Amino acid sequence: MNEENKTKRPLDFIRQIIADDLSSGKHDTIVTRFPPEPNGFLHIGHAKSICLNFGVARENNACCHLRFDDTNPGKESSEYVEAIKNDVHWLGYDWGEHLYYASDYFDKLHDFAVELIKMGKAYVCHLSSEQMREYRGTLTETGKDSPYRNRSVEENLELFSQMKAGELEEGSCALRAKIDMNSPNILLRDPVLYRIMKTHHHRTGDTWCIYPMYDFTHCLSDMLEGITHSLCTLEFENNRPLYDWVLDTLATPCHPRQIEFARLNINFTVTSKRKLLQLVNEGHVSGWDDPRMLTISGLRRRGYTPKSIRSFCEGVGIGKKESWIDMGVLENSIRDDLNVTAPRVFGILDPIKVIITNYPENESEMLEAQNHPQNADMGTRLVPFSRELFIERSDYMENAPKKFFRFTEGREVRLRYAYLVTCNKAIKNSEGEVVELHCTYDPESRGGNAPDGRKVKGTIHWLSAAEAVTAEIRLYDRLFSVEYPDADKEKNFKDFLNPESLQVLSGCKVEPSLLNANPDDRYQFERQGYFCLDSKDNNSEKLVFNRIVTLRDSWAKLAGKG
RNA sequence: UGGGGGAUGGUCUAACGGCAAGACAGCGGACUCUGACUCCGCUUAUCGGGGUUCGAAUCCCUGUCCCCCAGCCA
Repeated sequence: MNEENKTKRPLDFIRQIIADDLSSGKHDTIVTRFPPEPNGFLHIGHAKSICLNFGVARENNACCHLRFDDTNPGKESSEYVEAIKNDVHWLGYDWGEHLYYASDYFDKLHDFAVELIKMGKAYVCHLSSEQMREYRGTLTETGKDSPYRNRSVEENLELFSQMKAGELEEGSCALRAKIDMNSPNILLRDPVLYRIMKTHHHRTGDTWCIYPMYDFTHCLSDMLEGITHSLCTLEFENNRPLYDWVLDTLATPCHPRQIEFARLNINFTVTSKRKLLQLVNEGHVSGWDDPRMLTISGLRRRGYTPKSIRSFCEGVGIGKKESWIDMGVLENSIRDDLNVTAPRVFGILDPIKVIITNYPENESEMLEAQNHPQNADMGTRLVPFSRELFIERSDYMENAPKKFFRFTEGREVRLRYAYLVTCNKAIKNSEGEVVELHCTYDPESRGGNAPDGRKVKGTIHWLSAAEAVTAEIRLYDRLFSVEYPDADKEKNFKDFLNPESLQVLSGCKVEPSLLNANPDDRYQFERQGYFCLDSKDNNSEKLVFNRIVTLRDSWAKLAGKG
């Protein structure tokens, strides 16, 4: 499913609700928002939410706000803010003028809290967090009222202002909503609204020493911005009654509707900021943008295109059932994109020398190759051919089965766009390792076609040894070796890291034209996969390529069956 | 054991009381100067049990299983 023909797809349940709200006249226009906490980098799961919120807005000619939910200063930083903005833009979305921060609303939020106190709907509680837990009850037992629950409005006002003034110690007390300690929904058992945190905030500095909690902040921020549909993940379903309670109790002029959808899960990886942070901090990966990480920045560095991520998110759909998407579906989305856009070149991961014994020494010629076999508009290029070549080591096999359409002694193979070549002899070193292939070519087959029309099944890529350029190529595999790394209650997810997730190949050979590659270029190395320059480690001294994804390989599948 | 959600092929998604459809995966085949791409074919599903109905994935009852909630995190 690509972005162009999405009109065929039925509306998901959220888009349906929005369409209904528009047609019923409940709303003239809609407003959505993407509300990340700046405490880490965005990952593929966030991409789903971004595509939903910004996508729905775009489809309805409406706005989607970017709002940083920065109410817990100890964990947040402006470094994350910048990374997140960059990632959202890169994905292809624009919030225009609508960049907000929950911290923009601290004054208003404070005033709302005061209002709640005046209504007798909030109180300052001096229970310690341990005591509060005890008073809260359990899943099966109701809670009991805090002894501070019935303080007078005046006393609460005074205490809250002392909290705000920094006159009270962290943890000594908190502002709580007065709802219902007997509610079967634990979130409604007098939830904390404000806590004391004498922590520097990346935007408000030391202005505040009390910070509002998520449940108090989020609904009011949505309301202040005139959000119509507040889309979030399933685990917030229990929070919805609280979201509604705050807005209802304060009788706000508008009341956004919170709708929950299932978060994205992908197998063989983890999508949790907390866990990704651990991988980064403990050095299991090189950083948030390690190409093995399914962070937006990791995917970008790996070579994924924004379009492929968007079409992936579109393909997984929006529902309420928790689901696990196969990693292969993500890989497919980038293959689909690059298959039509990436120019083809030759690159050899594990080179082995080939001598064309009947080709004149000290001579070479230029042969024409297509940049894209299905798209002539992408033009052609000239590649040098000579007596000494490199081919892929895996394109030779000593005792090859009949179905192996590549080199083995006595077998003829086509060098793509060049000549038909027969392998005569494999030269081995003292360890018995093949170091060189001696072959002869058919001079009549220039370009790759036999004048007598004989069929040659195998076609392989090659490079002229003298002109080939040396490069480092990094091959990536899934970061975890099990399908559900955090499913095991006994073991830590890090126990399942795949030790072979990164393979660095040096001495690889690529076409000289790749010396002019740009950081944003993506290529198909024919018969190998899609590759791009590594945005961090590539430099004028050393060519460094990342393998974005392999090509499908039905031979590997066949061979694997043995 | 309280409350809130969820259950359709191996995996996702659709069908809105009227032929269970599509994608990915898998299998088989065609094509091929990439064992790629493309194309064709095939296998595989309504959680169980009742009920309403001419007709139920859909409505009702009931059971089972899975997820979320007991942070001064979001």
